Amino acid sequence: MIDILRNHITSRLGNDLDNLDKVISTFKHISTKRNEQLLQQGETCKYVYFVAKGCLQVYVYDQDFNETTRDIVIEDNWCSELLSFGSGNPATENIRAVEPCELFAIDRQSFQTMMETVPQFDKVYKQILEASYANSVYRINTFVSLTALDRIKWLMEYRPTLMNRLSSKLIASYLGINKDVFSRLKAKL
Amino acid sequence: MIDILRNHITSRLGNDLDNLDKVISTFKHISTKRNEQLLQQGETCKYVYFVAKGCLQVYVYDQDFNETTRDIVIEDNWCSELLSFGSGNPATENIRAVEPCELFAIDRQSFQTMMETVPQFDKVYKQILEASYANSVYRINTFVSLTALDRIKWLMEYRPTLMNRLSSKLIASYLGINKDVFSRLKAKL
DNA sequence: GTAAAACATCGACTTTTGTCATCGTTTAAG
DNA sequence: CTTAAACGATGACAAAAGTCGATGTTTTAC
Repeated sequence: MIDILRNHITSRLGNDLDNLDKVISTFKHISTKRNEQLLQQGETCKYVYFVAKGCLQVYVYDQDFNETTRDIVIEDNWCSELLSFGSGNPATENIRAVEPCELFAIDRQSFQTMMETVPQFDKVYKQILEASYANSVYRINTFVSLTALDRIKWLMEYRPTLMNRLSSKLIASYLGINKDVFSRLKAKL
Repeated sequence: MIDILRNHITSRLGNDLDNLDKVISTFKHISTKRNEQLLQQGETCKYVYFVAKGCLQVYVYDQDFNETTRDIVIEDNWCSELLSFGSGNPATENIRAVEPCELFAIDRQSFQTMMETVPQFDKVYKQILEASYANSVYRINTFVSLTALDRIKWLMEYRPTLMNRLSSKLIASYLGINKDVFSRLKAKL
């Protein structure tokens, strides 16, 4: 399982990383149950998670306490509430395992230590932040102007596995569509 | 005019910045006309701009060639297409001065030099990136679940000056609302 | 294994949003 | 200054999205 993390890191930072084992061993292995809560808004986000297996949902509540999902993170990707993790401020988002997961978590202090002692490691934070930012910008620029039907088509084109894997309720909340509307439109495809 | 930039930087990095004048003098002063184009998607974004006066629009085109505005940047803020600026890849967004502007621009190479020679300066990039990311996350989390009317109320609460200052067309494209709908809803408030 | 809860779908209906044409006003260019 | 173009508001209508209740299915917890 930990090889998934190892492979991910070497593919980003190269094989010549002196302290690879030191880096790897800094991560804590976490197995979660389905629907386990990893972060509640208001708490400080303590970890950056690497998803080796399973799927995480990053979400907030709207004024009617419905969930709005900002991101769905699957295997071989990083997940966190970066702004809280980086600053120590209260998180504005929630994170939940929507499947049983195998995660590798690194806390803030270890992350700092890694940044200071492993030269290449400070690229990691920048890479994660930039990837997260790119993802958000993309979501705003595409979704704002798309109809519900076009968002579904978008999902089927760019993240097709999610359709079978996750509940309609979750996908609808990710696409910003009412679940009944999602159900109807899906039937029309 | 350049004091606006100077004040902004000292307020972020403190007065004890040794090379403040060196940093300041690295920026190029640019005056723009109304509707002047600063970046076309497909080009590499060459600069990070500090807006000393005026207002910039960051936008893309949807499939019907309507503009969708991701961000509106006013005085005392930074604006760029950071992903293109940082990587040199083609920009996915456009930037335009919607008012006559006074800008201070720093190009990629100078930015690099500053990062290497002025220790505190590398915080700047991280700060700009984090602020941009926070802004995008916030937009997704709030806007996705709000009705057109609630988005307008949001704007009036959090960015009230924009309502008087900018055209209805621009604001509507920022809120992701059709301009006719915006006009009608505004009348009902 | 069974009961309760959560989920998915659907029809009927309401509300919201988008489209189009019109018209008076404001703005910009020569 | 003047004329064209862009803008903003609005009515009539169309399309899209949301709500609600009913029903059958799947999942979960004990």
